Amino acid sequence: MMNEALREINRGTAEIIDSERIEKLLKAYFEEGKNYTVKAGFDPTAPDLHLGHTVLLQKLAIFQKYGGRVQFLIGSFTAMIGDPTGKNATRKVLTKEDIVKNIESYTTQAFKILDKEKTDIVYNNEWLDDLGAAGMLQLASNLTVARMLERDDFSKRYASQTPIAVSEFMYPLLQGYDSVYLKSDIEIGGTDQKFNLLMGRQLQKAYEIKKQQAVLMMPILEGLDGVNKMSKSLGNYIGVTDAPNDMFGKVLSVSDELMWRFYELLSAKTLDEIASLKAGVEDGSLHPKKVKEALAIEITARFHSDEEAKNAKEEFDKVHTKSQIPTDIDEFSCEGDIWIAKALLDCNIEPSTSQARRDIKQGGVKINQEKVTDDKLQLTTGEYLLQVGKRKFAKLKVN
RNA sequence: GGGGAGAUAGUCAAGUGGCCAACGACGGCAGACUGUAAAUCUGCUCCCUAUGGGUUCAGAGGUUCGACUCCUCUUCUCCCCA
Repeated sequence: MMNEALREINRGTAEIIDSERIEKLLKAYFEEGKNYTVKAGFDPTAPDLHLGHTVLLQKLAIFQKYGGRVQFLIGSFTAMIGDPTGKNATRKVLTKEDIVKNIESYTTQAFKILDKEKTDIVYNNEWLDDLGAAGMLQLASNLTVARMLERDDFSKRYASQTPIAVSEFMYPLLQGYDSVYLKSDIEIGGTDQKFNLLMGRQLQKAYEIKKQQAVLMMPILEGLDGVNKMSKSLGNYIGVTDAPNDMFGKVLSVSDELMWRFYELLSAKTLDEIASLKAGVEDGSLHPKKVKEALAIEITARFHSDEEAKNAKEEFDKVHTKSQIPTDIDEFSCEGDIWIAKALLDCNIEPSTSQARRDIKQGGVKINQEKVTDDKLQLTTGEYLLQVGKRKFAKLKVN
């Protein structure tokens, strides 16, 4: 039992600091039923979670299974500073109103994975608001500038002569102080958070909490491009609230290589099962596309339903494999004759008439399945099915 | 507080008086090809009913027939010294 728990906890992790501590906590749970706390911080800078976040959430759910109480920390205070992590530019600072708005949708999404009964949602402005200038300075005395500059993203920005705001230096300290206040036993985060996570340990020691949190780091999930980390600002993400069709299609669009990362970090399949899938693909007995479809269905079903996942797969086959027309197409209408390029712009499937004309010249535009060759074409009264490229569709009714 | 360097399209980055809507790279879009939206190859990539017109190179002025390129001021950033 204990070993199984450890195996699940270790799965997919990038690094664990102080794993003895985790073993002790688990032992205490199995032998004496003692619970422990697992902290994870979330920045409510965007209202939507994506699969990159769920890697952490799934790990938290594992801890909940084995006696952990999750401290779901909303960085309500720190969001107003802007976490420098992974950024080569100073992040935009959020207002209080923005944050409050984001939190609700954020937590409801998180509870698709987490057990609500074993989760405490905490907001760090509750204690950081009261810290005051004196407390802040005391906190800051725990860290030297030299150490701060050792941090990879800071040193890179410094070297490339991009600005660093002093307030950004405070971020790791505040995040670490959260661990002091919450007396967390374990904190989990992405590998990019290493510095911040370790700060929690250092500060717990400095403030004599008598225990230092163990740190568990998960790898950063790559985005759809397979290179950069999944993030909303890069637009390479799969959102938890994405429609089933989108979600399915996005998973299927990842490269064969990246698929295995997704399997390891997102699938509920055991590592043994994944290994046998991989072997199957390598010896040619399994088609990689089938394996990827299975993953896409699993993930889609998790955030929607089995039914919707199945429909998404059928829809995808219909549109892409058989190049048929999708079921749901946005409909537009207009009064009087309209120029084709303008029509495409109005239907939101082209960004400008210039781009529309370019695509027409290249043969990328179809009306009712027929390629358009004349970029001066006028659409007269009637209904049209407009298509740009392979996957942008719109219906237009000209009155 | 003093001295120096810099700000160019989604990003990086050329261009130092006319040949500039601005090289190149990445990204993005389209086409071919495929198992998909992967890989590869090709084309395109400020806006505009367009063999033409309009607005751009941090911002505001100025010099000039003509400025992204020269001058002045402003804003922002980086470096060195205090």
